[in-house]
Amino acid sequence: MSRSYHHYCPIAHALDLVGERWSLLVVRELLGQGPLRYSDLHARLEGCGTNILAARLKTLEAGGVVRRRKLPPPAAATVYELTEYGAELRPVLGLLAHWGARSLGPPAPGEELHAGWLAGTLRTAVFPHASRATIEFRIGDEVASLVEGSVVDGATDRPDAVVAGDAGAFYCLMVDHDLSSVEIAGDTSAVEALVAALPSAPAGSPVVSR
Amino acid sequence: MSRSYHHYCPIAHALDLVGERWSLLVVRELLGQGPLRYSDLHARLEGCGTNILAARLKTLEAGGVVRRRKLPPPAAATVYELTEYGAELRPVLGLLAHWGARSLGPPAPGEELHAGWLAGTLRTAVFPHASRATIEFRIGDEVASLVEGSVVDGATDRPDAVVAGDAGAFYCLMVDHDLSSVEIAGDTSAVEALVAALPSAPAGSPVVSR
DNA sequence: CGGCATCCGTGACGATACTG
DNA sequence: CAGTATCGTCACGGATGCCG
Repeated sequence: MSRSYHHYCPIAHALDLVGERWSLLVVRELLGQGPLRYSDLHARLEGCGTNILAARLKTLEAGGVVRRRKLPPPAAATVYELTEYGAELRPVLGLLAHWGARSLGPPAPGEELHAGWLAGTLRTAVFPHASRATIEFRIGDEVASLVEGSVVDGATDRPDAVVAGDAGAFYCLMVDHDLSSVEIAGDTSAVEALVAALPSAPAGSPVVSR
Repeated sequence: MSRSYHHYCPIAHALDLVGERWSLLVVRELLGQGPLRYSDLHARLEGCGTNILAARLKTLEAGGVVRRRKLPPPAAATVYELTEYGAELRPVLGLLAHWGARSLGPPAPGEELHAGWLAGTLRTAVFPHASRATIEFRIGDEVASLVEGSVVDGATDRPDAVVAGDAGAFYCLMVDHDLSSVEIAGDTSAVEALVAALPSAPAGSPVVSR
């Protein structure tokens, strides 16, 4: 509301909607995890105060990016989810992540890396139904699987391939398409196919700058 | 420097680099206009104080996004330009602009719209050599042309087509691929081809979220 | 307990003025 | 022209309290 750029420009307008601190990380969580309750969201956003999260959610809701929804009585709770418009930030975050990953550096210095990050990454990164293979990922102490184009937590039965390594190796795989730093058991070509379905260089042309 | 998210995540890292207020608008200007001097940059960023611009340029330089360069004696001046890494934000800004444009709304309420915006838009939006046609744009009081895949200021000789309209119509053209709100003289199919070369829906799959 | 609102210290931001 | 200095204000971040 308050601090808009007041430029008639799609980029400035987009930043008016999601350019505040934490906003895009909220979107990241909702993209990766689906609808989340306030507390879960807060728990996943290490370093974000409760008041700021509340403020961001209000701004995002006012901007049509996020929606509040009440779950039916059985487990009555209010959850936050992306609107259709908000969900279309996925390619934007995908490209931004791809860009950022290139200067992210070595595995994990001492930075936060919390539960569910692997599944979240896969959900945001892998385009739905990009691969029909069943691939299990064992990265650090996280386990998630890609089954028939969708992501599930934990291991899976009879995977075509199992990819194991640490977080750094995982990023080498996803960003550089470098299979050599992870260990692959089973059908290596299934992993190659999945990785090949990720854009190595940003393709396609953008649209409007101002 | 100061306020990093301290998450080991490509998105958080990217936002550490370019997530501060004004940063992405600086990149937008440098993408659209090429190397700029401090004053020109400041003039184009309406509402940005000189101190903030200086601070952002320092942060961006430290992050490897922007580079200072001294021009040779004849016109000795220091200019700011994007590094190769910074220039690769183009697809990100392209997608972000595409996303933002969808909720930008009607032409121009009373917001800023300054000199050079048309050429800047074209330079950022149109992928180099996406079109070999020569197309002249007359939008509001701005005139720019697309000549053999590159953008030049002002009119041009013997254009294949001339596109005229206001800013709102221009956005309808670029975002919705709606040719009906602008006036097109000459070879309409050349404009159609150009517009068709812009992604209507975000294509391709993103890469990594966390 | 989940879902915030309030209070408060710190630092980022924004406008203006000023200098090499 | 290219910034630095100063300063008021507001957003951020942490803690805590309140209410269903």
